[in-house]
Amino acid sequence: MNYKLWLAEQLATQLEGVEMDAIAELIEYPPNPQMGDLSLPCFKLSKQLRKAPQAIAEELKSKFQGHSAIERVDAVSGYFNVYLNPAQFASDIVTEVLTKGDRYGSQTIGQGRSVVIDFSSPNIAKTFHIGHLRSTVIGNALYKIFEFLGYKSVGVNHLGDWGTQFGKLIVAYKLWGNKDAIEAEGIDELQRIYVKFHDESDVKPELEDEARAWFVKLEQGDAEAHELWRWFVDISLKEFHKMYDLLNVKFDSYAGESFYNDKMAAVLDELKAKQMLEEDQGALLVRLDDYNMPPALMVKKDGGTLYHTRDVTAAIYRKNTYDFEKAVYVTDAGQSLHFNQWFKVIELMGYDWAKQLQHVPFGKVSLEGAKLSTRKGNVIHLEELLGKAIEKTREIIEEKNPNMENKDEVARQVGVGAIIFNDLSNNRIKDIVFSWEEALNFEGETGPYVQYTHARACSVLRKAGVDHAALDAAAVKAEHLTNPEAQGVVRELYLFKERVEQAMHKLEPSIVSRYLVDLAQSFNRFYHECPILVDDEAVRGARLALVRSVTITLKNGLALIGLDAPEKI
RNA sequence: GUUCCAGUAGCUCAGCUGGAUAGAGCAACGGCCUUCUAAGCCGUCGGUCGGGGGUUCGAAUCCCUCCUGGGACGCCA
Repeated sequence: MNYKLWLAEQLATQLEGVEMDAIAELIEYPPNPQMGDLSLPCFKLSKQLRKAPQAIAEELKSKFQGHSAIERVDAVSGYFNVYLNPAQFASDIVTEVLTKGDRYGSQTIGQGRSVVIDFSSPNIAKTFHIGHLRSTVIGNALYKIFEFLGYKSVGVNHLGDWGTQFGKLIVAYKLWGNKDAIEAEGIDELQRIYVKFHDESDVKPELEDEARAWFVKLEQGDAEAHELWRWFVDISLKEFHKMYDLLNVKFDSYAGESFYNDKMAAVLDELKAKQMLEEDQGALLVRLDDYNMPPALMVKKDGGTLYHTRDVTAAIYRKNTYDFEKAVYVTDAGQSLHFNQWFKVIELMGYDWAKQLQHVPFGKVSLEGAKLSTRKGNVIHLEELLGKAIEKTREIIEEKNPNMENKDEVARQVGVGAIIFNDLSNNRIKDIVFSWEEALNFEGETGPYVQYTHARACSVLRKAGVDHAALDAAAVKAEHLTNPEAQGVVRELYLFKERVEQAMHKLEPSIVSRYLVDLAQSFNRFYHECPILVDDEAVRGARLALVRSVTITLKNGLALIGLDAPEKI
């Protein structure tokens, strides 16, 4: 049950001329339980009703006629505070969680509509490093959150699979490449010869011309060039898939930059027809002076297209293909101007869905202050990071739980979980200074902490031999869940739905991550304070139902941010 | 130069569509495993919410201004 709406409904009958929705907007959760479970600050109503806030609160209190769901109400310095009947509150929430199970927290607000999420989008022939991780995990979390709320999510991996770098790569391969080495070493070897190309071309500038020539051949469909390109792409994808498998991330489309090669001409014609293009120093651009932005270059003076062209083309294609209600682009904040520019171009083309496009920026990752740079070797490969995290987890398991079955799988789930959670625990706009120590810390507000809490709760259920019959929600004696610790858990369980919705609106997965820590903390307090496997059957049953509700909610929440919830750790 | 973003405890951050005494985690120190997983729990210490104005019954939150740090700014993406 949605208590805010419910309470607003009750109060609307008492407040002349105030809409229920307006009241619902005002209702908040007091900062601590002594002030109640729900509260209506009466300050804003004061003007409209021409009454002092405290007088309004007092009036609401005196008019209150009693309700089984409410224990008592109070009027304190302008606030109308509501104390829910703790047993009924607990019963209501636990029943809902147990009944809905893995659908608890889900909604149908997106029913019949789709959202396109453009995320991860690594460059072919370049290592997948921790810089790419953020887009991948944020995008993946948004994908799952939208889906949980009823939308059809479409995950698009807009691969960086086209551009002049392929001309360079072909030249480098022809000069110094070795097929077997590349098959064996993959991207590392491709990158090695690519870097060598740059070093050599500093002394032999003619290499650049050769590279340009090869790229032209590639664009014109030359068989040899195309075959090599395809091979580079396949080699790269193989490695990306290894990372995606570890992270458990999936895409609905891998249509990258090359996919739009034959679709841009039509868009350029459209821009011309709409008289939006202006020639300047041989290039074609769209002026955006009126919108306080530099112009958007659409065609280079050599006739080549640019990323504006590609993004505009891709957006139109996606609108036609997926009929999205919203299309989000998860990239670093440094690209904000670029997105604002081409969003405006779409708008100027007359497409009213321009407002459905949204950039989801995130802060940059640096390494102890230094910017990540592939060429300087100043990167941390994701493979290495995940490997270390898994290895460390494995050691901890070996030490604490040596007899556990499937240690390898659990080590992966927890190790990878630590890395993902670490990336999702702060607001995405924050810059991150990577630190091994923090990334591999498993205590406090971390993924392993949440997963540990889940496993611990599962362990209790296992010991209790809980089956579904024993957790018949209707049989739960909720009067045994009225102590502060249990109520603390109930309150958190209740908040789940609201937090997920908020995470969607703000496109901010960290809201879910932080929620999970809050829920885990409240559970651990309860766990420490209240023995669960006691002799009194009613108490035991009620507490077990609460524990089960926690495992369900933790698991659902972890799934939303891309983490598994092992039952044993 | 133009423009965007950030500045909250020693460190990392919540809180920002204005609301009740500004919250966590890490670090430090002190407690708690003969009982359900100590990757845990409890406590202590720690804050001019970058500075200054303003709006308001009320400002970490909104507006202005300044300071500091970072990013972006036509032929890479």
